[in-house]
Amino acid sequence: MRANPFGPGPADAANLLAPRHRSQIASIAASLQFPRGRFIYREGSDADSVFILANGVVKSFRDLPSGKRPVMTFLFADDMFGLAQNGRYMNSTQAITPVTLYSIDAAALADMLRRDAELAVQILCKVTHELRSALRHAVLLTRRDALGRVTMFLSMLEQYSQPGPNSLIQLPMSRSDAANYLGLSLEAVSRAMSRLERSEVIAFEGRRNVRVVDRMRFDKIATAL
Amino acid sequence: MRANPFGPGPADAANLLAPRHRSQIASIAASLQFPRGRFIYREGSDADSVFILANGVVKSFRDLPSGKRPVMTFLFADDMFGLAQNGRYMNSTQAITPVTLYSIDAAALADMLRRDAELAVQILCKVTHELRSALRHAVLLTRRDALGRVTMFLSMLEQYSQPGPNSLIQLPMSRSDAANYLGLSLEAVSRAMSRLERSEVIAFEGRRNVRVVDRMRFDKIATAL
DNA sequence: AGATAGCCTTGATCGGGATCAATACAGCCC
DNA sequence: GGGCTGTATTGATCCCGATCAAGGCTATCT
Repeated sequence: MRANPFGPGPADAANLLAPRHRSQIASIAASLQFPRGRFIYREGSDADSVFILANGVVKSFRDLPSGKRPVMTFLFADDMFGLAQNGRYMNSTQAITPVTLYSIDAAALADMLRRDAELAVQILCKVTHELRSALRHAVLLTRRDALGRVTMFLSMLEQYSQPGPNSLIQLPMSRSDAANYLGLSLEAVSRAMSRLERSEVIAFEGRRNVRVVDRMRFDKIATAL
Repeated sequence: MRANPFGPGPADAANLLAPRHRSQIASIAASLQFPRGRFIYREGSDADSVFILANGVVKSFRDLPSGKRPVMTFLFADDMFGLAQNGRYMNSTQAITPVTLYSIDAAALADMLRRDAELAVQILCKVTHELRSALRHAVLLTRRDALGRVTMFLSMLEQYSQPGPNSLIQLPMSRSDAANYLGLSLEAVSRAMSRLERSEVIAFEGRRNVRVVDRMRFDKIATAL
């Protein structure tokens, strides 16, 4: 194993469990299905489970008194979630596509971790992975221009699509969810995407699929910070 | 121990090591002193150490091509830092007051974690603590108004001051650092603070110390989101 | 197919923060 | 104390994104 705390890093490998740990966790996990739109848990409720996403996409968000719903993160296959504070979930999570996930009893997991250091280190890597993702999000939010934020966002989503030079980028979430993640109004998101399309940097294939047409300019905008 | 992954939550207790673990880590750690302004490590360099801050304040930030320096987080006593990706540090860290910290060899720590599950769980709690802090930061950044962001920031800093109803809030960082953390220009930060002072919500005692004068309105602004 | 509801796009206006610029203040060294 | 440097405040202008307000598109259900 690598010497480095905590875990590798390339967005993917960091996040996988060894087969042994996978089956170990499976022994205390239940596999569940959720339809699109269904809540997985709500902010403030008892945090008695931790989840690992098998497939589909989940959004994690907070409900503010003002009615705003900032999206903290989007979760993809193999992501772990269910972060608690004082035994309560810190945010709500909702399926934005049909999802399959493993529900793991929190107490049982805690026991298991205390007995199996290797497993604890694996989970440590997963949490570190989430932390990196949160930091990237913070960097994205320092950008002031809608165009830049949206392009960075697309670039991030591209990593979750099939690899390939100009493969299809899928946008599983609504414009409104994207806006709440990006700290923009949904109109601003829509406009930014329109501009990217009109200037022939990207091309839409339906509203939820994008292809990068001009990789040069795309990267330039995405990394111009 | 509590059943809940990963660790308690009240911003403080979550973050402390048991005495046994403390001395265990001390056995592979070196205590170092840094003067104000000194870099602890730089983004991109080999990540061969992990750090725990004994006292003082550290900022963690990225250096962007544009010259911007978004501050990812401020680190206080007992915080752990030195997050790596592919064996390189993801960001730079710099002392903003004189600091004492423990430098822990990454490889040795990794070994130790793999042999001691209890310790691994403790470290897991620490990383989870960092994750919560990053999420709070993201929530803060969704606010659009400078006044609200600055007030939330002050409220957050208050938790690191001596407890007490209206104790002194210390601002160890420059306006510019605060601005880079808040995603605002330093002028906007300055103006927001001036407004808070003029409207008698807070009172300055020097430029780096604030006292909350009108708790009601202060909390109202801080949580009005 | 037609109807309906939800999502998305486009347009017009307004305001708050970025930016440029100048001045004030604090800490520090001699 | 007197200069000097970096930091902080205050002022004026401009621009971009939020907001308000209509339409347009798509998907789903009957």
